[in-house]
Formats: sequence, C-alpha cells, structure tokens
Amino acid sequence: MDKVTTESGADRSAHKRATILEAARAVFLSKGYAGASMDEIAARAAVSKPTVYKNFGDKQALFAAIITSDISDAEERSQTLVEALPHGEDIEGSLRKFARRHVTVVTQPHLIKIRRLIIAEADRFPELARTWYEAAPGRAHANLAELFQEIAAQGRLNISDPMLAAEYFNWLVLSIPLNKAMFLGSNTQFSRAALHRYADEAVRIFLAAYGP
Amino acid sequence: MDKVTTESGADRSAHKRATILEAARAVFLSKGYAGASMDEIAARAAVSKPTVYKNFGDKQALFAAIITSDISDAEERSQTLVEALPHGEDIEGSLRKFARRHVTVVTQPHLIKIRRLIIAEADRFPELARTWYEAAPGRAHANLAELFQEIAAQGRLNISDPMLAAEYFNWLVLSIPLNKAMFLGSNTQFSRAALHRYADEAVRIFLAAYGP
DNA sequence: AAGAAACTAAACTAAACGGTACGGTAGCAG
DNA sequence: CTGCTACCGTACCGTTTAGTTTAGTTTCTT
Repeated sequence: MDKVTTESGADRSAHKRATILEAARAVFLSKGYAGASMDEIAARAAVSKPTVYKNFGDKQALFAAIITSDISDAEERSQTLVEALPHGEDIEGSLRKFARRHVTVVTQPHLIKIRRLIIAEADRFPELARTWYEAAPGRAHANLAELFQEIAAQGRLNISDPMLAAEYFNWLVLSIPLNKAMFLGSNTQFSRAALHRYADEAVRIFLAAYGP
Repeated sequence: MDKVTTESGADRSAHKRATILEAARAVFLSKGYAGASMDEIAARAAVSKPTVYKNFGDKQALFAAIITSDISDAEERSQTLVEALPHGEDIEGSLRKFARRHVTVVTQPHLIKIRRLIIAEADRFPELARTWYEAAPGRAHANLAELFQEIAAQGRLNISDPMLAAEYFNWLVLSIPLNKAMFLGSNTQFSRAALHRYADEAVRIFLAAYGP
C-alpha cells in the first residue's frame, strides 16, 4: 500500500518537485528573495536548472509555491493547536497549557525564519503576506475568539469584544520572545523554563483583565 | 551666519554625503539590501558612482551608515518620549498619554519599513539588529521599568519584576497594530481613533494585572 | 525491443551587478 | 594667465544573474 515499489512516473516527478521545494526553501530562508540564486537552488536539490523551470515556471512562482506551502502548514498547526484546547472547568489551566504550547511552537528557529522572510517581502508580495497573516495569527485569533465567546456566555469571563480580547491574548503570549527572536539571530533558542514563564505570566495578565 | 554663501569645501561635501544617505535609505527601504543597486542609489542622489564609493567605501558600509543613523534617531525618540512622561498622581492618565503617543509614532510607515529591513537582514547584519533592538524597544523597556519601580516603591503599583512588566506593557500597547502593519502593506494607515483604542485597552489590561 | 517522455550537463544570452581607471574640469596659488 | 591639485562623470572591468537552448542519456510505457 506504499509508493516505495519502483516510484514510477508521477511519483518520481512529485518526489523531485518536493526535493526542489525543500532546497529552494532552505536557500530563500537563508539568503532572502533577491539574494537567492536559481543556480544554487538547483545545485542544492541535485537537479538541473531546466528541471526547476519546468516544474515552477520562474523565480517568483517558485517563491510563491514555497510560501503557499508554509501557509498551509501554519493553518494546519493553528487548527490542531486549538482543537487540543479543552473546554473544561479549569479555564486558567486550559489557557496556560495552550499558551505554553503556542509559544514553544512559534519560536522555533524554522518558523522565525519564515516570519522574517515574509515580513521582508511584504511589499513585493503583498498577497502572500496578507494570506499568511490570515492563516497564522488571524486563524488563531478567530479560534480563540470563538472560545472566549462561549466562556463569556457562561459568565465565566468578562469579554465584550471576543476578537479584540483574542488578539491581546495571542500577543501577550508571544510578543516578548517573538520580538527578541526577530532581532537576535535566528538560532537563538529559549529555554523551556523561560518560555513557560512568559506564557504563564501572559495568562495571569489576561485573566486579571478579563476575569469575571 | 548661515552656510548658504558659496557652500565651499567641507560644507559642499557634507551636503553631498547627506544627499547620498537619503537616497540610499530610500532605495534600501523599498528594495531590501540585496535588491538595492548602487547605480540606482547614485542616480537617485544625482551623484556619480565613484562619489558614493569615495564617501562610504562599499555597499555594506553604506548600509551600516544608514542603519546606524536610524538607530540614533530611534534612541533619541525613545528618550524624548519617556522624558515627557509625567510622574504625577494620575497614573492611568499618564500611561494612557504615553501609550497613545507611542503607538502613533511606532506605526508610522517610515518606521515600519525600517523595522522590516532590519528584521530581514538580522542574520546577515546581526550586530546592527542587536544594536537596534537595544536602542529602540530595549531603551523603552529600561525607561519604563525605572518608572514602574518608582511607582511600585510608593505602593501604587504591584510589580515584582519591573523590567518584565515594562516589556509586557510595551508590547500590549504596540503588538496588534504593529503586527498588522508588518504583514499588510507598508502604507496601511491606522485611524487615530483605532490607535487610541488599542492604547487605552492596553493600559486597562496592564492596570488590571499590575494595579494595587 | 522500440519509441516516447523526461532528465541531464553545459554552453549560452542579455542584462545587471559591485567596483575601478581614466580623461576632463573646476577652483586655487603665484 | 600658468601650473597644480582634487574631484567628478563616463566608460569600462570581471562576475553573476534569470532564464533558454542544445544535444545526448536515462527511464517508463507499450
């Protein structure tokens, strides 16, 4: 039931496409859009340059394909993260658990680099940047807002504008380490303890402001 | 008493230097480091390319000169902003005034572009990015922390770690519009009313969490 | 086994890149 | 006016870029 038999035809092509995507992602992430060269990408993928152009057309399209794929990843990540959010009694515990996971995921070096790249090219690829915003923080805000609305309806939180509250909560959790990571090198790792401290204090602030 | 007579010698040279800096800033901000060309910079400054190289050595040095100058601006801005912070009775009023001004300044399109550029090149120019972080948000955090410590000593705020509280406050005020601006186009303007709403709610949240 | 499709390396184009060498010109001392 | 110095713009250097072409080889299909 696997595609490991002889990797015939389309499978082989798809695999090559994936290899190119991976190589291109690595080069774009480390050199930026203008700094990345198609030769380097082809070499890194161990593939000839015409193959790259056959699969993706031109440099812009290749870039767009990468970012689009990362947007899908981000969307999926947001979805699973929020689905794991329990609707139980212990609001503080639930939020803390969510906050700790959230900040741990978002500060991964790989995601920091993607974020840098999209921010850098937001003026040259405005549609991609907007789509990314809607898929990543936007989706997180919407999901949190829905949750907050439910809890507020039960009188267990005091929230008049759930979307706004969700945005404050999200950035309360992420801002400090995220901004440090943006300006310090990409490979700056935070300790688990430090991330958890940021998350826990964010939850405390949020509940002090929006608690019943 | 002015230098408008014949603009002889050093004055003329200094003026040309400033013109080049301005042109280079415009090109770097809109094209990024790798995407900016020295020809375009020279043309925009209405100056020959050798003149650019006489004044700044090479591309990296020119880039560093621009960012360094912007760091000075940011430092100065942070300083004056916090000096205007009154130490009076009305803590909420003071913080609200500060927050409104702060968010209005930081979301200016010009500063958004500088932020984008520095984030984009943080891996290639780590020292510049770190210096920027220390001069802009870092300085703001330190100044706010000092203020919070004073107020906490009077028992009018309940803060055990002033630096951490300052970071939360700063990003509470800035994060929502700043992140939107990063991913939407550089010229996305916020209405005064919207910015003030973000600032006021940030102050409310902060005081709910750190009030006496 | 034969044909079709896709892939490869390599050379190539035209343009743009960062950086420099040269020939002219402007201002200044005598 | 003459000679000197210092700068400035033009034209150029070698390299690299995105993207294409060619010719030969591998690989799947039938």
